[in-house]
Amino acid sequence: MNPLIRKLEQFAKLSDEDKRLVDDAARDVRRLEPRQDIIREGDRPDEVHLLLEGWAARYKVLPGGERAIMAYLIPGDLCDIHIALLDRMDHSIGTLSPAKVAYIPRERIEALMGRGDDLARALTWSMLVDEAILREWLVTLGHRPADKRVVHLICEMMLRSKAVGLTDDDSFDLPLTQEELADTMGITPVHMNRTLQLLRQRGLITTRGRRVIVDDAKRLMAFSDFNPNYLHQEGGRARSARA
Amino acid sequence: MNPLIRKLEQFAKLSDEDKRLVDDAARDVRRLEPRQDIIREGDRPDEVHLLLEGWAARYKVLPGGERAIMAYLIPGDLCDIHIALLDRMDHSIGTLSPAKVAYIPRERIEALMGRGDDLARALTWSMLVDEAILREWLVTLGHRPADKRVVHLICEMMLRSKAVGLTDDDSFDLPLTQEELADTMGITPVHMNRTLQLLRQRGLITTRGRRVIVDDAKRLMAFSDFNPNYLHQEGGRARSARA
DNA sequence: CGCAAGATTGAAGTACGTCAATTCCAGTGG
DNA sequence: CCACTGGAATTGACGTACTTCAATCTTGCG
Repeated sequence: MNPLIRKLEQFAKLSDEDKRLVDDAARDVRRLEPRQDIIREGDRPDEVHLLLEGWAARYKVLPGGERAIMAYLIPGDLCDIHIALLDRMDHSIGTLSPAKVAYIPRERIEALMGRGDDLARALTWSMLVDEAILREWLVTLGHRPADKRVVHLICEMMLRSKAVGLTDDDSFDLPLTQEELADTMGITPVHMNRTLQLLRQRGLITTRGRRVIVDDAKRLMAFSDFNPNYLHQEGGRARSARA
Repeated sequence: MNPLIRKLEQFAKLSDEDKRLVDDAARDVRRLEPRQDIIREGDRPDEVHLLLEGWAARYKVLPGGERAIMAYLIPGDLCDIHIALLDRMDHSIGTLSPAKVAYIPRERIEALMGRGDDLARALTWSMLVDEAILREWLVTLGHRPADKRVVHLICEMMLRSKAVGLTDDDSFDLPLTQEELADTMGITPVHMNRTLQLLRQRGLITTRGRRVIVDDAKRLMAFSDFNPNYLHQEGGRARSARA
C-alpha cells in the first residue's frame, strides 16, 4: 500500500476517493541509487517527490565542506511540498539507500492541498509534524549529550518506521553509516564511533548489520528523555472530532 | 499597520479585501507582561495568537529543568497556527518583552487558510519560512562554534526585523538577556558572556543597551557564513509569476 | 539609596575534536 | 574458493572549546 496513505490515516480517515487521488498522483515512480540527489539547493523543479521505498536525507553543505543533515526521510514522507510555494530549494535532498521515488506534478499537489477537505488537512498535518520533528532535533543538538542524541534518534525513527509498517516486532532498519549519524548529530565520526561503543557496552543498543534490535524500548526512552508527543501520532483535531 | 500584512506582502500582493480580512481577524488584542506565557505545552486552545508588538520565544523545558529556546517571534509572527490542526501544543510560547498579542478564533484562521487564494498561500508561505528558519538553526547548533552562532542569529534577526519595519538605519532591538541567548544557542550563560566579550573586542558587534548597532552587515554575514536565502524574502512563486 | 536581576571573572574539570594509523568487512574478480 | 579492494569502523595520543561552581561587580529601577 502507498505508505503516504498509511501515514495520513493516522491523522484522519480517508475516503476511497481520497486514496485514489493520492495513488493517481504518485504514478511516475523512479528507482534511485544510494547517495544520489533527489533535488538540490537552488533547484526549482516542477514536481514534488514522495519517497516510497528506502531512506533519504535533507542536508546542506557548509562553506567549509562539511555536510549538515537536517532530517531523515522514510517511506511515506513528502520530500519537498515546500517547493510548490517557495521560490527555490534552500537545501538538498539525497538518498541514503536504494530508493523508489514518486514524482508528483506540482499542480497535482496544489490541487490536493487546495481542496480544503480532510485530505488537504492531513497533508498539512504531516507538514506540521515535520516541523515539530525539527524543533525536537534542535533541542537534541542544543541540550543533549552525544549518547542521548543517538538514543533519542533511535526512538524517533523506531516510532516513525512503525507508523508506516516498517518495523519487525523488536527491530527496524537504520541504514546509516556512522559518518552520516555524525553529520546529523553535529559530532565527529570518531566521537560517534566511541559513543556507539559505549552504548553497546552498556547494553542499551544492539545491532545486527544495519538493523537495530530493540528489546527494551522503555529503557531507551527513559535514557534519552524521549517524549513521543512531538510526533503527534495520536492524530489531530480531525480524528478527535470524529471519535 | 498590521505587521502580519506587512510581512505577507513580501510574498504576494494582497487585495484590500485580504487585508481587511486579516485586520478583522486580529481585533481581540491583549497586552502581556515580559516573561508571561502565551500558551503552554499541552494546551489545546481555541484561538491562534498573532504577535503585534514585542518579542516572544518558543521553548521547551527539559526534565533536568533547563530551558531550550527553539524560535524567536517578533511582530507579524503567528505563534501557533499549528494548533488549528494538531491536537495539543508540544511546546510553550512566552513573551520576552512587554507585548501586544491578537487572539484570533481558530475558525477564523481555518477559514482564511481554506480559501485557496493568494492570502492562504501567503500564510502557508510564512509557515514554510518558519520551518526553513528551524532548519538553519539546526545547522547552527550542530555545526557552528559559539561566536558564529551569535553573529548568525544577529544577522537573521536584523533581516527579519527589517522586513516588518523594525530597524533603524544601522541598529535594531534585540531584547534578550545573555541567559536567553545561551538557552537558544545551547551553551552556558558564562560561555555566552565570554563569547560576547570577544566579539565586542574584535569590533564585530556593538551594543547600546538592548540595541545592536550594525555598521558593517557584510562583515557580520561573512564572519558567520550567513546566507539569507533561507528566509525567502524575495517572495515565492506567486510573486514571481506576477512579475 | 538600595535592591535584585543581570553581567562579569577565575580556576579547575570534561566532553568532544583532530590527526593519523590500523583493522574490519562486504563485494568483486580471478 | 581465495585474494583483492575500497569503504566503513576502530584505535591512540593529544589538543581545545565549552562547562561548572562560586564569587563579585554593574546596572536599571522603585
